Amino acid sequence: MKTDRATITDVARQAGVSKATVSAVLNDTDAVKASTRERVLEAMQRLNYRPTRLAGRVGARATKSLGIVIKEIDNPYYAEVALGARARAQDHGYTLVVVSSEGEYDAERRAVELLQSKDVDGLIAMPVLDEHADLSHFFELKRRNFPFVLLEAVRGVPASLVDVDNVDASRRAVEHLIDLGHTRIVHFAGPGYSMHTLERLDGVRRACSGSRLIFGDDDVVPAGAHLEGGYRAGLAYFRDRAPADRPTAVTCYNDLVAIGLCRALNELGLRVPDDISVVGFDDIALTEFVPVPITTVRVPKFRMGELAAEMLIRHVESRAAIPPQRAYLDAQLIVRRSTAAPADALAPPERMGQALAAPRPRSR
Amino acid sequence: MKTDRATITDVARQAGVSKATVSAVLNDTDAVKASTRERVLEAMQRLNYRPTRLAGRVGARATKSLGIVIKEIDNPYYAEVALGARARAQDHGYTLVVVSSEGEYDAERRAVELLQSKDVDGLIAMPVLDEHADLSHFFELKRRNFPFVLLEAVRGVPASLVDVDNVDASRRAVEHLIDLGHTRIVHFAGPGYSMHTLERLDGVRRACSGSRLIFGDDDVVPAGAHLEGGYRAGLAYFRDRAPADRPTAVTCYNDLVAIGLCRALNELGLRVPDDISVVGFDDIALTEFVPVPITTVRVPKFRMGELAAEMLIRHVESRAAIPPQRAYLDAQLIVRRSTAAPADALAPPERMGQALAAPRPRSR
DNA sequence: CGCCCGCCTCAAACCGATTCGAACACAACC
DNA sequence: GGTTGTGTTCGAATCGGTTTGAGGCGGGCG
Repeated sequence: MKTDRATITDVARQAGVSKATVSAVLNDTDAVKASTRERVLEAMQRLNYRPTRLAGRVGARATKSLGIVIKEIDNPYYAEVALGARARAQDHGYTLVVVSSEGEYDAERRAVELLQSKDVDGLIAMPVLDEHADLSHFFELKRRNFPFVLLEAVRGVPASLVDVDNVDASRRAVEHLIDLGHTRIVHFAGPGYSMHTLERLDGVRRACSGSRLIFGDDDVVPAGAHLEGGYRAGLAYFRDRAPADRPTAVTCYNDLVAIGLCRALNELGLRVPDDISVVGFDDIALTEFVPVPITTVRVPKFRMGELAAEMLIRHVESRAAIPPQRAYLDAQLIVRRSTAAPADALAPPERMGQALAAPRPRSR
Repeated sequence: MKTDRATITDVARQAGVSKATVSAVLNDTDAVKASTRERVLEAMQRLNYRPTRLAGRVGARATKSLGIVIKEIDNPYYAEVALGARARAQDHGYTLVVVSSEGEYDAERRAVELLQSKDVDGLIAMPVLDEHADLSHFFELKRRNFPFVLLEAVRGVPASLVDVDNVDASRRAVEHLIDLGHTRIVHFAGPGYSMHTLERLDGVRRACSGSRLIFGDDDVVPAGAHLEGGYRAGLAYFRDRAPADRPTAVTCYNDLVAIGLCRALNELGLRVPDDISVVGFDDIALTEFVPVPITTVRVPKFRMGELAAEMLIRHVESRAAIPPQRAYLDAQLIVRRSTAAPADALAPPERMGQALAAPRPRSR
């Protein structure tokens, strides 16, 4: 009793015809007598037959396609990256298929293997950080000469890469706060599975170490990557904190966290930016539609997707192997209304001028 | 001069070994002498050889997977549906792959064909409305006995379906406005490629025809599905409109449009809900994080995704064919702060009591 | 009546890999 | 020198379809 799915051979046997005839019925080609067609269709029905599309002409290239493995399908950041990649893919006649790992290492691993085995022509991915740091599936890709481009750096994988210098961008965001006269900041950090979380935190650390700011481990608050995370973390962190214990500014992993935080602050009766300044990251469209438009770092998301797809397609279509390329795109600080000089900035006389000054380009 | 990609046979010939040996090198299995491995790897390099994964063991089922074709990858509505579907898929050991049509008919068609040919086990889709109404690719799915579930009804395709009664939900939203005493409303309509656009508009029409409201074709404003669309349409519609010509309430295709509209109104100096009431649709998380939380219709997005995946998996795993099932889920009106009685509601004496009343259940 | 031709159907080759038992070379052992 | 063993390579079968040229069958025509 075979438990496997029915094949064309089974159908042929059932209907008392040859595989060729079944194939003809299946594809509506050639001439098949009506009565024969009936018999075949009936057999297919009875066996619940479902053809394995890629069986015949094994080597025939199916529709051209690229795959992208993102981390959160409900994050506008990844959505826009995917949109950019899709646009370029489409231009070149490729269809983009998206799989989300939702930050789960196993899911990412499966996704990479699946897309590869489903025979997409190339792959864009952003590795999920794992405690075991097992990136064998990416090495496997290299070993099999499979074209792929990363959207997040990962140690030791010599692959093509498109990214932004997150450390530097994050540092510049903090320097903006320092320029405004802030003296005590906190960082709402992103999910542990993302390299960007580490890089952005690192940027904060570096900016602080070059200033009079003291930034310790207590000043890192895990907040995830979403509205709710920022909201909850904000509520928890600020609810019972004495004014003297409060930072005057918060930098966030991304805009969603920043927006969630803003709402929490609002509910707690704290005003942004009068009481607390808030900085986001990514510059998603939403930042301009919330009560207080968010100061943030503009990451060229769409362009990153485009570029990744371009590089990937070049790899895919090249007859010879191409050495990995790396592209770092520029990120730009966008000052909106969620940042301002802290309320106490006027007190220390020597900083008066600086505190009143509008955000200005760093003079370094 | 063959222009096709190199196959294992080519590599074997180049290296002067058999296909079996090349395969062994490829999979790091068996014992291969170092010198032979070298020769083979070199040949692979020279030919830029890339194995076709699904060639060997043609019939071997690859990783189990489901496909979903959505319409806008940057729309939180679809994101959450996909998230629900992914959750259930994962539970059953399937990986979910997403393709977005971005509302383009051709892209959707290609996506359906691609996923099918890439050998996913089943498909969730929401048909793009096309002027030619050519749904042959869905009939093709049926013909090939390929399991799929729709998330938007489409005439004449007898397939399994999961949806919400959009007409009714939209009607209830308008009735809420009528209850509040509104007398002149406008509908910011969605994209033409979506059946939901028509259904939600239809709901508005029906609610109005049962009331004293007059709702004509001029009262339908195309606004797309995104923040920017609602914002621009809002600006264009309200900018030079005399107060007497203004509706007292606007129902929107979805929450994003509603949020965009709110921002436009704010910029024009119109207050929500004091001057204009705004109703959204979908109840995305965002509705609570904007300046004026949006009154909306809660669509069980996640649950819809879950249910669609469940139904699909049942189809996929069933040994026999299952007749199509249809499930309509409940949608619920969520009253937040963007709707209130219109400013002039107090004027007509006979409506005074009603205008002051809080939103209450319809008495019909 | 015999021949030709069109309509159907089929057997066999094929696609690009994997898999496995057989075969070969060479060394060690009795 | 023959046997056994080990390390390496190969030939052939296989997966589930598609494709194609060959051939059986029956009817119309000369």
